Amino acid sequence: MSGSSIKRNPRNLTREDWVRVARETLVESGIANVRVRRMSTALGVSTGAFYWLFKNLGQLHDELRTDWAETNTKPLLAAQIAAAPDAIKQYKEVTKVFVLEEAYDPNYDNAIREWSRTSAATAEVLLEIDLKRIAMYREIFEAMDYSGEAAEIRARVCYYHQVGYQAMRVEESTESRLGNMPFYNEILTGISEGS
Amino acid sequence: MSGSSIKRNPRNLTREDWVRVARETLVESGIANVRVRRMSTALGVSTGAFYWLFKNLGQLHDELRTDWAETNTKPLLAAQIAAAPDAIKQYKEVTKVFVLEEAYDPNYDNAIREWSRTSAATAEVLLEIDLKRIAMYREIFEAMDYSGEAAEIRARVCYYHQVGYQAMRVEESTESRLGNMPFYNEILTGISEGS
DNA sequence: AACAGAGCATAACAAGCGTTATGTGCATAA
DNA sequence: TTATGCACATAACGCTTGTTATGCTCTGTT
Repeated sequence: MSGSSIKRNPRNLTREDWVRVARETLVESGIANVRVRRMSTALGVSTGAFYWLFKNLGQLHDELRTDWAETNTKPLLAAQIAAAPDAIKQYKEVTKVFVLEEAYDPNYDNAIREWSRTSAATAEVLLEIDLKRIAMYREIFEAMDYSGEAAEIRARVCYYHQVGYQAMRVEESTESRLGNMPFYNEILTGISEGS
Repeated sequence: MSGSSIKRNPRNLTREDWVRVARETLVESGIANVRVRRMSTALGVSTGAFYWLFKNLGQLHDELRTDWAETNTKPLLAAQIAAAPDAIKQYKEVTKVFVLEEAYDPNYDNAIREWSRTSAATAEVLLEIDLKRIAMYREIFEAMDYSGEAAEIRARVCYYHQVGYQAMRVEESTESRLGNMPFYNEILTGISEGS
């Protein structure tokens, strides 16, 4: 009969719930705004709930980095493998993953890259992933019969170009990007569409 | 005879002194770490000294944005004009300004781009400068006899590539970059060195 | 029915933030 | 010599931060 009111239904939040909210905030506002109280409010609980699952904020940061490393590169590598052994098709499919922004989130990348400036641990994870993606492009260009050195250069130009594009947050429709793809492809691959 | 000690030599700090320190902190640690107390300590004064010159922190932010807009694009446009009317030379000289990192500071750009995510005023200034630089590249490619549309695409590829490169903070010597320039140039301009 | 523990809520801590009000040393002008 | 004002210093305000200690409620087990 106390009936006074405070809702006491335990939410049974998981670590993944917190990582999800942390990721959303990271992508929207940067790591400086990934705060215990803000996430607690977003989840409708108190800060005590956070410390029930995490030792401290740094532990959540660790899991956030791991989440990015595990989720935001997989779709690229998957496209590469799925389109093998046709190198040109590989290039196009990987680019599509970048452009469509469905399985891959460019702003997740941007936020991690920004975070890496003030976090050595993040910088380490980012470097590893960057090298992995460049290696992916290099394999593709080598399969196009570019020599090792030429393939490496083209791989870097491609990846730098992609990183720059998404860092700039260009406002452009998916249709426009897909329509322009052949022109960009011709420059970046050195192979014209018609051939 | 009091001789007790507190140094009371007025430093006569200028607004430029504060902007300089703010810039250094911005480039190294991001806008979130551009703080009144930290800058005061760095300059060896108290927070009161800051508010003697600035109405508030936002006013320093304004002058910081203006400083970037005025200083970090000028050397690029200057190189374009100085090398006219030889378009290929223009391209090379502008690229050199990007590569040598003397008059132009890529990390100043990076910090502004990062800041623009949480500051509409900064995003506005950044967009204007980005468009100005892309227009610069477009002029150069049009002078290479590329059609309007082709010049626009190449301008964007070039600029996105540069933004991506500097966003990644690649560890590479200036010699190495200059040595690789011909290979990058061939891809980005579509014109081979030997010709 | 009684108890234990999971899953939180509450409240407080020190530290750091931007900002303001007020005090003070020093050079200059009268 | 006295007085004015520039260029700060000092100290405090209210606020937010990560973190901890403690209290509470509900669920499941015995």
